[in-house]
Amino acid sequence: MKISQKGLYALEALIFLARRSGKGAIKIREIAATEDLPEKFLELILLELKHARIVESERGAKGGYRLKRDPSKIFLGEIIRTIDGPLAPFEDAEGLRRHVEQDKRHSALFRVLLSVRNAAAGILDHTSLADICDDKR
Amino acid sequence: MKISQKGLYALEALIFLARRSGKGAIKIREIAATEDLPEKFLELILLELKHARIVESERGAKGGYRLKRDPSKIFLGEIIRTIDGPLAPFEDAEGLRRHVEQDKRHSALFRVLLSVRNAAAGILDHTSLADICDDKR
DNA sequence: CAAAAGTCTACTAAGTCTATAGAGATTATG
DNA sequence: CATAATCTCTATAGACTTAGTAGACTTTTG
Repeated sequence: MKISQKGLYALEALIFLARRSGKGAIKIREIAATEDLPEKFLELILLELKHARIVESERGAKGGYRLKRDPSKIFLGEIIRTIDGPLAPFEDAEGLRRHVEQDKRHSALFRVLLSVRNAAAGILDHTSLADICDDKR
Repeated sequence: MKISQKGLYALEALIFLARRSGKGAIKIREIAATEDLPEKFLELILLELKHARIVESERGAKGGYRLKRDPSKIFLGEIIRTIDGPLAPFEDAEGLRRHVEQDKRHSALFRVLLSVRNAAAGILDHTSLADICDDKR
């Protein structure tokens, strides 16, 4: 499980949208300028997030992006999986489970890796955008 | 935190050495053949592990590798850090702490990433080769 | 000395990451 | 309807990383 620069951009952009949630669609350009993200790169990211049904958009003049759901219903795990793939430190949860069952010699190793994955997923799948966008910790 | 193929090879080779620990030096060729790892690649890996003082070697005919410490004193976190770098999902623990302190807008995000890192490190730095080499769970 | 084994540097092919470019589709507005 | 603004989508490129190979060199054994 590795969060790329692209994944961080996605998180930052979504936090921005979460803080403005309920205030209509926001232009890519405005997100990019405010959060200081590369605009064309951010386009790709938002498009992926749209295909994953995390955000929605309006086209044309006056267009822009907004969250598709309430910030309390969008979890970090979902975002990171969309941009960077599985949360497991090696392969994915299914792959790890298969190794635990089939690889006699390394079963215990893959059990540990699976427990690391579960610990990460346990945190990231229970932390929502709402949890991290009001910064009064 | 991502475990590469190289990192997995390292773990497999060390588990092999842990199971033979106390039985003298083992040749790279034997490790590679038994664990089915690419031999020349394994050479590089063992060399790195040697520089990290996880294994030690004897040169010349009758040479080979062995663990430098008891398997119960070698932790997975140390191995993974040696081959694949920090356990954090983004940057490293220091970088995350710095962001928590300095990046006002994303402080809460980096706190979460730090807690993921701590969860992973908590498991990997407390699981030793001894814990996973006797496969009776 | 010859054989066997670790040491070390260099190299390469393929893939991934971080963008950028530009044409196309859609919408608001005058 | 014309234009500008904005999202949509495909293609591409440069830098970097990953996985692995090659080969010369050093050390030890017999």
